[in-house]
Amino acid sequence: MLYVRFPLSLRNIEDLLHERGVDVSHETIRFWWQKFGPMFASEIRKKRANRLRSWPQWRWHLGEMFLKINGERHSPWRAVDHQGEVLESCVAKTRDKKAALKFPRKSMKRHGRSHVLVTDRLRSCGAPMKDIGNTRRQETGRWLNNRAENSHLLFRRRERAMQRFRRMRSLQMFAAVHAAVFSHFNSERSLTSRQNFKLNRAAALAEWRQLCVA
DNA sequence: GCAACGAATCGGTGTTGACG
DNA sequence: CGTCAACACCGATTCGTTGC
Repeated sequence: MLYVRFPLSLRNIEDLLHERGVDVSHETIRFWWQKFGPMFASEIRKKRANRLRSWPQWRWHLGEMFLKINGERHSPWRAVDHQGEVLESCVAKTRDKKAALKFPRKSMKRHGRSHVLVTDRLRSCGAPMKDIGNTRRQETGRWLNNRAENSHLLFRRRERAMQRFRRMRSLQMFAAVHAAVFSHFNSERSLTSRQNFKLNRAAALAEWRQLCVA
């Protein structure tokens, strides 16, 4: 949780745990998050999907960003719902039609169809939407897509802390796990009262601990 | 003595394979 | 399952040289 949720390095966490009397090495931290992260993520996603299936009025924000791995450019995609919660993220190698097509399909399959899809004005976004039969429901706009772009910020900060991602595989995995864990813990922090926020946080933590036990 | 600028070095990252 | 030592890599910093 520490590694995925906060922009800390593996060695930072080693020291943090040491302070609390847990003696493990940073390689072990890495092993842990790579092994258990995806498990937690899929559990969280499952629960969210069940909870929200009854309310299909979704507005999705779709966005992508760039980053480099060993000098090569990659473009992670990310889908954010109308509340700013991250639904899904995946990494594509190129910024073309095929990539833009694969991603929404995958997310839809997992979360059900959305009513409105908000993207940026990329041309490669328009073509695939036609293929899915989504033309009517796609909205593009200069400022409409802020939700998705904002969630990139966290990713950037993370990338900075760990001084870039090394491998495609770990980036992909981190993106998926980070999305699930983050949205699990951050539910509209600024929009609800302090008291409500505390209740939500306690609930999220309790649920997390339940997952740990399981 | 000073400024400019490229080369070398340092500090910190995730990753890897040998090993127990 | 976990540690250890080593690795490649990168940005920031320091060093060394050059020109004036």
